[in-house]
Amino acid sequence: MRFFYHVKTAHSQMKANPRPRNGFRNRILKRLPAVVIRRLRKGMRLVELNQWDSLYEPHTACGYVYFPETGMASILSVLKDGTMTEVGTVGSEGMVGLPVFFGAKTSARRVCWQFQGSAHRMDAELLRRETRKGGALSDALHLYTQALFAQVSQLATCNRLHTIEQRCCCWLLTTHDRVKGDELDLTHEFLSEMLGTRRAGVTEVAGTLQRAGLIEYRHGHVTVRNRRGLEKAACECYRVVRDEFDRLLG
Amino acid sequence: MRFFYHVKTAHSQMKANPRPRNGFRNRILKRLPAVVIRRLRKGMRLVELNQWDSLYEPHTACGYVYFPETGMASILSVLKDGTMTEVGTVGSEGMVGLPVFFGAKTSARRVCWQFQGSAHRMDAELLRRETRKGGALSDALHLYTQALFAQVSQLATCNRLHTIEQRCCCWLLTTHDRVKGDELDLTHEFLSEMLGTRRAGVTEVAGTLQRAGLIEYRHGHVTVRNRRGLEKAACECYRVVRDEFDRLLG
DNA sequence: GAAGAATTGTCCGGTGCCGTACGAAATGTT
DNA sequence: AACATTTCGTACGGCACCGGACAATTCTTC
Repeated sequence: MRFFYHVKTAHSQMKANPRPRNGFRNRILKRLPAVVIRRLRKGMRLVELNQWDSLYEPHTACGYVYFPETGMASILSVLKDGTMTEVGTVGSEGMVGLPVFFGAKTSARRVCWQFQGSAHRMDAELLRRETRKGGALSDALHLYTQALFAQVSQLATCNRLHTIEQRCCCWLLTTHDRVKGDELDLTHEFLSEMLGTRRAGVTEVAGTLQRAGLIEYRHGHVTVRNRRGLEKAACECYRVVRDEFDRLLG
Repeated sequence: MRFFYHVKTAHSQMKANPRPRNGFRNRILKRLPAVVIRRLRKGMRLVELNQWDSLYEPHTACGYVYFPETGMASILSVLKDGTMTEVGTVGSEGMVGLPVFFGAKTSARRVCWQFQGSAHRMDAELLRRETRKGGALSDALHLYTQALFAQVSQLATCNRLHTIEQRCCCWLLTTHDRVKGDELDLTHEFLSEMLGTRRAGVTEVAGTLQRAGLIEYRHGHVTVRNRRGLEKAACECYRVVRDEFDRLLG
């Protein structure tokens, strides 16, 4: 069964491992030594998260960091006029709340949750104490920071140079890597906001992709039908970022 | 004399302090305790850097990190077809080589030097040893990381939503903050590459800005004539990033 | 089943920018 | 001074995308 799944999706590495060894799916927590986990357990709690849940608001302190298990978070830049665009995503490979790790109490960005899922919520102070003098968690977060940098900076270039269609494929692939199954609950409206374009633009592109058999969608649901095709239609950015993630965290 | 300079440019905070107290202009080094500096001195050397000097190549290890004193570095994403766009800049407020700090030997980006200037070059291994267990340098680099994040992610949004003219002003302001004086040695061709647009596009914008009296240029030189005007013509991104830098590092 | 809300399909004029190209001006070279 | 080289000015067709608007479809609620 598991093997089947593997073959079908052909991208095993990023997909959330369905049978965690350590009680954790989150890649960072999963690899921590038992000693560290023992220290952290009391300040941690598994919480359910739903679409649109806000984890961080701009310039507002938040007492927690989050280690996603399933689902993902979007990091958003918010302009004065209220326009939001996604500048990065965090799945089970990472942690939401790097500013805490860096000793900056707040950040200028918004972080909100996408889809349904869960995450281990940890006390911000606890994270600070645990990482202040280095150690396994600090090392892991450093590497993750580098990976996130790769993602954000690639996105900056991508936003500048690539078409809506390419960027849309890119987003679908990245997201597909981070959720269970092939179906995503999202509307054109929503996707357009992430990509920073018009809703109508997404509708046009989605139509094209559907006619090409790459995806299928109806009323708030998108199903990935042909991942390899999507990868071909996407710009190189998806691969670049994913390779960097694999190299650093794999 | 110094007061004059101050008044003329009207943006004291980011401009490189002409009279460093500690022997350092670099904001990170400047604030390190003497004990730390003593440990680092032997592995450090002040080097001259010139336009186009390459500090890091993609996927290539480099044995050094750099603390700029004057001038600045550009972090560039390079696509397969050779297109380069800038995703961030590093001046005397920061350090070039964060991947080393993070324990990633290499990164996927290129870093090259802009204008003439100098930087304290430090042995990568030394930096690793000094920061591995936390400490003052580690703390400073963490905050700087957060600031750079702000810059890169704002740029991602900026690239998506703002016009060439706005982004051009943004770039000029950021750069102006990082060099001595009001004159920048740069061509339209060069600027267009940084912004990820056509050279002709930059020429058009530059003409507009010159006619408006904000800048003046001829054959490879641009002079900032009206900073406040530039700030008005720029998008909000410049301010957002600068405020974040001041908040975190100021 | 009907009414209402959410989501998607489509169209139109407008515009910012692209790709390209070529000439003019400024500078460097001998 | 004559030449080559670099840098800048400008123009043209084309296209991706925008802003806005409105209708059609699908799902939800009653």
